[in-house]
Amino acid sequence: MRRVTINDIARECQTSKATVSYVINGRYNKVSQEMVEKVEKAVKDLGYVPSLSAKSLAGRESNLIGVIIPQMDVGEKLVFDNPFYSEFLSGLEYYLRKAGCGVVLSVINKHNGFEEMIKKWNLDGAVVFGIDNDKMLDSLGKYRFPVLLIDSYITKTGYHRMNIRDEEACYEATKFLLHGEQEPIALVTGQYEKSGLLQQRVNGYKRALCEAGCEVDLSLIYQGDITHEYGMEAAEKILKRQGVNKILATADILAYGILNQLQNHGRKIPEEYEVMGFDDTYQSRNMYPRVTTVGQNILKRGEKAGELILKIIGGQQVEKENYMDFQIIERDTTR
Amino acid sequence: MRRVTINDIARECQTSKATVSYVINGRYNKVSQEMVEKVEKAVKDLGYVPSLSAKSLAGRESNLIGVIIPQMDVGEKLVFDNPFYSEFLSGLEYYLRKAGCGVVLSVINKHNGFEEMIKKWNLDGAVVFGIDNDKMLDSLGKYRFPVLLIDSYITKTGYHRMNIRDEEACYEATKFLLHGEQEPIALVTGQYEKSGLLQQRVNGYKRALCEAGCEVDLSLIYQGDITHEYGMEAAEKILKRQGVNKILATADILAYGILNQLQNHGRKIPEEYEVMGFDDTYQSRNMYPRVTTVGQNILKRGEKAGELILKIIGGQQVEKENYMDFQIIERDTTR
DNA sequence: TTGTACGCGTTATCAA
DNA sequence: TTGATAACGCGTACAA
Repeated sequence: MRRVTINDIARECQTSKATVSYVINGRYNKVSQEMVEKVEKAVKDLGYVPSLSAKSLAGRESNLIGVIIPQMDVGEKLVFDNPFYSEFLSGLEYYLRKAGCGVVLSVINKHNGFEEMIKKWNLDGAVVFGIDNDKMLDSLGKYRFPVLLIDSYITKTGYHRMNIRDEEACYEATKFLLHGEQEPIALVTGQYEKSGLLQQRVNGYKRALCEAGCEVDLSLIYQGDITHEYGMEAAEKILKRQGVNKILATADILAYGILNQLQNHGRKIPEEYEVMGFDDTYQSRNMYPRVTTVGQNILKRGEKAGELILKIIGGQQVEKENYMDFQIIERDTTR
Repeated sequence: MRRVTINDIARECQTSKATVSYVINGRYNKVSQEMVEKVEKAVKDLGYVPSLSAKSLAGRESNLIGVIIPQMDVGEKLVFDNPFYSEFLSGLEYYLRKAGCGVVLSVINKHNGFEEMIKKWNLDGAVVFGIDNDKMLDSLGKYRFPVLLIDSYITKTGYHRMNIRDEEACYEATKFLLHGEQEPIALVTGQYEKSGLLQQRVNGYKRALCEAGCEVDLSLIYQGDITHEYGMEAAEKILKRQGVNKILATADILAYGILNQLQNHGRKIPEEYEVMGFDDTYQSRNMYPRVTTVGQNILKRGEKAGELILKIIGGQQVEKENYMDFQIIERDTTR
């Protein structure tokens, strides 16, 4: 069965491609009412759907937004294993779908992969996750390519960004966990030298401790992969330390591992150990006990990202820095 | 900064578009060695990346595979909230990316959405989830469009499918949970009249019970949404029944809800209640206790689906029915 | 190896 | 105001 093209519609209606194009794109002022109806009927009858390829080639825009996830580190396979991405994408995809845009997902692990992506798909813009070195971005500068940076602490100015106030969020979380007391809090986190985001969170943790008059014991900061396994590993170590009964993790997935290990050892949550996570991933609501965490409303952030990138592409005035709300979500792993 | 096109390369190398095209597509036998090098250098220097739109328009293929998830029922927003899809997509995307194909994701909620999708993107083929009525597929028949059906129990023949043996898997699961005893097992599941897959699983459950000489008590089958919430709700009801201490869920997410509720009521797992899930979603390994479940190696299934759809598109001989392995994964929620 | 028609829409220009 | 003509965008593939 052959493809139905704009020419078929034009022939059917005994008119020209141009007219059909006008109707399809809602330029009704260029076409008479009866022609509009005629064309629309034909489109429906023949089941005509414009080809995005042709559209993208002809027009200036592709209606395609790239979502770019750089992953030099981890295995390249596990895009969706990180529930943060999954949820964020749900929101983003949903918003963009409503706006008639497609999403092209790409996990990048080489420096020029970014540029390649843009050219290959004629992307109109891109939402880029967690970039902290600006090598990748340099090439984009030349193109004035519309980009929205998510959770990026890049120093270079000029880029649109969407973040939460990580320092403040972790400060609040630490304070919450302190309950006004002066007990030590272990921090379990990823390698933070490499990550601006984690640095911010660690800073917030330290600030809260200082303010409460606690000493900052660096040996209480456990760094490793941001995985369930490392959470378990860190918990194992923390279990050996006397008097450390509060644990803050900079990612929910770490908190799950910690909780798992603690419970393996028969520890009562939250009576013996208090644990707090970060992000409020879907799973935090499904665990037992339900995890107290810092919520950043991931789904909504995804939608907001869609809104922002579309505005940026459209040349509308958009703040360079966009901070989203966070909130402490108290559940069952803290007192 | 203007786009670098094939013409730019041709000009740079003082040759024709055709030659450049040959080099890019590896038809080295059509071009002299030195020209190959010259072109490849120019491609690199100018940063040329072929436009997929043009390629798709010119050639017969788009190198795009559609992933189609029909969702008449649930909210349209939550594509990735179902971890089954997330993991499956991880595997699929990974495989197709290696093969140089893009994935276009689409959540369909109207009958013709499918066809529209194919035309819009010039899809080469599609992987389609859980279709049980064939209305949607009818339109495809005409096109001889390459399709791979996942977890579909459609009666109509002629389509390629990839399933697990759901009846058998649930039979085995039930038998496992029985431990050779004759105790009743509650089954928590989605609405199974609508779903061929769930019907199979329910049948397996019944068969195992019969074989073990247990009576099949229909009031022990709890049907609702496939959500964490419904899992909790069902558990609440089961808690009120004396002598029912084994629960099988036809989806992991249901099992999580059940476990959560059971633990809320202070029940010991697996001493007082045994619970078993289905699918072995990522989360099952992260829970406490870790969930005993029927593993179907979702990631691998995703990769296999990529392999299959590519073969189907390529016109290679592929079995119409492809059954994947499952295995009982014994963890901590059963004795 | 190269020239060139072709695929499918968009849009500027021109005509009625 | 309404509609037609034609150039254009970028690769592919076949004829020369």
